[in-house]
Amino acid sequence: MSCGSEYATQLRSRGFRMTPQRMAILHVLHHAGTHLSPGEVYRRARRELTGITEPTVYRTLEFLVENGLVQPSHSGNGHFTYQIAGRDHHHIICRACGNEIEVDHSLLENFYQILEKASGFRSINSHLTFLGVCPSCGSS
Amino acid sequence: MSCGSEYATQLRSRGFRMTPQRMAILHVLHHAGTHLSPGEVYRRARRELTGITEPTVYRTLEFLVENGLVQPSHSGNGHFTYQIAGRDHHHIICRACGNEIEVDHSLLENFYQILEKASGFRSINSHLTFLGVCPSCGSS
DNA sequence: GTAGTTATTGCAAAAACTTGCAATAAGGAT
DNA sequence: ATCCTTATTGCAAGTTTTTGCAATAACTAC
Repeated sequence: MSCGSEYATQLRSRGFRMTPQRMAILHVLHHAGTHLSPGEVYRRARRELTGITEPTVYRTLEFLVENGLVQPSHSGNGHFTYQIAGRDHHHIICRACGNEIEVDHSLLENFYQILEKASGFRSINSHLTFLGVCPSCGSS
Repeated sequence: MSCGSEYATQLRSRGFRMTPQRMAILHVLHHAGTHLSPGEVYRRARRELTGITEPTVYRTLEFLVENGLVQPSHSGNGHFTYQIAGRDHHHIICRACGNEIEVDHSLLENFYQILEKASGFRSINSHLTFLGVCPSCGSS
């Protein structure tokens, strides 16, 4: 049992259960190294666990997000993609070529504080996706 | 013809056409005062223009976004909503009660500059949706 | 280990969204 | 006013995402 047991403990401590389906999905995301669409998660999870269904994948992803094990982010076209929660980061997608880079959260920390002060909201912690023009596309 | 003709000119100057369908959708968004889901836009636009179809609504919204007449934003659950382009702003949604406020873009301007400098990307201009805990929910 | 509780899944059907293509009609040219 | 070009729409069928509910199985307590 490689990494699953930590996740299991985390869920159980909140009164939830670890199931083969959740294991499979976490395994897929853990080894993907990048964010995946629900459909792609489904296709890969099926290889780990024959018989898993699509509704389960959707529900599980949402569930794992709510419990902080998975990070959602918006892909350029407005759909969610998912990746294992880990180092806190954001994305910038190039409007021209679609290429994408990560931005470490530390860069936003200051700004989040300003935003909290200005808005009165607390614990702001969204994953953000920016659109811009990347260096190679912008050298007109 | 109240406000439609400005939009028409804007589109024509780019080689596009103004159609009853686009008028209806722009009219709906113009008078909504808030952002609407594609489904809601469809339902309201149908009252303006019997016979308009759902695919048209989806395609038109995307088209209007590309041409800067409409602003997309992510609702809390990860779907797109749309509103007429105007004052540049962002949203913060309360994770607890779902309540939502607008944040003027001026507050982010500085941060966008920092982000551009750090990333090498240019013309970053995404509409952002933050999640946090609003003042009334946070007074524990 | 066994039994009980209830979180979780699968199934099936619905709703939301997308795509390709032929038919239509907006706007420019005559 | 009429014709022409081609942007745009509607239709129909596909794919993706959601939902309700009965059946299952994970964990707890014994």
